[in-house]
Amino acid sequence: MPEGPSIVILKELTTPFAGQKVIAVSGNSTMPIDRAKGKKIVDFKTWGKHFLICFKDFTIRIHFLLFGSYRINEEKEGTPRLGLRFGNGFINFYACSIKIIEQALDDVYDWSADIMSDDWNSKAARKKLKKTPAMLACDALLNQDIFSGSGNIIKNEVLYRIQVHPLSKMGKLPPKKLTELINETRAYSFDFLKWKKAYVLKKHWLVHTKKTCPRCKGPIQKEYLGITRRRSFFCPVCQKLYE
DNA sequence: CCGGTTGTTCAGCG
DNA sequence: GCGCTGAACAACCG
Repeated sequence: MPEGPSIVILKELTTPFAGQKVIAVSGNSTMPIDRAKGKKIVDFKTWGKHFLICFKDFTIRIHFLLFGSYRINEEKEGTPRLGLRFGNGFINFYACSIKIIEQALDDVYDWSADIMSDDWNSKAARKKLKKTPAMLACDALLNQDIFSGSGNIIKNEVLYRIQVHPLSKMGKLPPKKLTELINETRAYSFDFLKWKKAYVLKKHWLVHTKKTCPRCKGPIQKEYLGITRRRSFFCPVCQKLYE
């Protein structure tokens, strides 16, 4: 569920509710979600893995973390963290993190960091990466301030596509490779979106959870790398280490 | 049934 | 105050 492209799909599915008034609020969230009752949804937005339900004076921020889920016009076993009912349907969010944002969203979010956004700015990403030369590739691709919306699958697939070892340092990547890293992250994210919509995402994985390198036919290595200690799948032969 | 995970935050340490 | 580590949370799949 949680990577950026999946949140874009959610936003598309909620369009019938944009502009609708919230008739009823339910859920076991400890946040003051009742504030939404009787209010009109001005817009739905996304920033990376954040799903934003915008009202005139505040925003409900949903983050699905690892296990979150949602259902639209469909019941599911268990109590939702948040449920919103409209004149034309309802939506339930389960096992997610909910926060209320009081500030203007432009003051909270750097839209240019969102890999799925029209405002995505590759030059801004490059600038951030240049500032952190010691950062490892596997950490950079999970850094939400630089690649908001990128997750573990995107990380592994992008590094394989550009043939860069996850332990490579940002400061050691040749300029062309740095460009590839940035551009492929965005490009793969849109492939992810397309494949996820068609229910064929897994079929297109080249290294994530794989045992054999599709290129050299050698074994794929699985290690927990970087600050994040997340699963990295990579080919030690095809993916070059820049250090 | 157990082990593992498309994620993040926070407490506790040196 | 920092960087680092591990725990906690949670639901579902194989």
